Amino acid sequence: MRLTITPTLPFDFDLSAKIFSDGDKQICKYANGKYWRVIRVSNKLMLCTVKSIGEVDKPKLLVELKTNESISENDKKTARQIICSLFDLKLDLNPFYNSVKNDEVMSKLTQELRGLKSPTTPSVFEALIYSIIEQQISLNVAFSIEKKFIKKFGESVKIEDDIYYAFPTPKRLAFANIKEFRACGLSQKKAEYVKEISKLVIKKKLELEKFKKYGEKSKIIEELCKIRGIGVWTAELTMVRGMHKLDAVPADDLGLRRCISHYYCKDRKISGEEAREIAKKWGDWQGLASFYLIMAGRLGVKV
DNA sequence: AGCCAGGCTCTCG
DNA sequence: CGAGAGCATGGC
Repeated sequence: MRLTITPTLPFDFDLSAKIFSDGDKQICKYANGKYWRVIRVSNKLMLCTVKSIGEVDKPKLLVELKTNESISENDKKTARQIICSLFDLKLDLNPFYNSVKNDEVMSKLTQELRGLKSPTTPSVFEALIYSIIEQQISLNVAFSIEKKFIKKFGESVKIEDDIYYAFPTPKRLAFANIKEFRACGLSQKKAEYVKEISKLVIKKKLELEKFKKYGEKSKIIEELCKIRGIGVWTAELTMVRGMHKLDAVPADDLGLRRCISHYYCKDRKISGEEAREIAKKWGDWQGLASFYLIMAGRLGVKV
């Protein structure tokens, strides 16, 4: 099953998918111009492969869906929406580019990284669980734990002799044993947080998708921070990663602070508060601007 | 070897 | 209350 999608221009698929370059091939990866992962469409697992058949100012994507089940017209429509959301394809970057014109650094970065959109997880839940796992520990450690975690709890699907894993459902995690989490390398505390949050989700005491519709970001942070295991850092990261909140800034984030410091403060170590102060000038685009900084840092873009 | 790493909670004083 | 210990594991 194939479909094509025409994103809002400009859009650079290669640049936007690059963040998945060092992903696991059984979970989510970008290599040789192809991005793939399992998505869940009305409870059917599908391997979804995306590649570009256009260019930055005339973007077009070719999507392939492979599944062992039948695909209805409605499934096709849902899959299209999920993929649009995954790469924020309908976002128009021009208002962002216009608004940072007076910021010499950011203006340079938007030229260098023209067409970069910030990828999003298919569900807020997924973004939240990732963020909890990543608390405090180095990214290398976090990735290794996440890999074990997904392969242990995620449902698998066999497509053409290869096995792929979907992100675990709240249900599976809510009924998991703390010991199972520990076996993946989660700390006792994080295991409890993940289990408790998953329980809240299946009991509908926590409706994460609803936060997407909230306009006020401070309200979202406040609500999320009431839950054990979630602090401001985790809430903000979840917002940019899982809710398309392009104005939220995980300013306390060590990696982001390093990037801000590199591009704006000559590598002098800065606090979360200082980072927040600098981020203010990106207005409603703080989250996207932060993503540009992170990617610029990774790609070694010079200003 | 030992210390730190994209935080957060819990426990002391 | 505010400060400080403790946590998981991989890398330096």
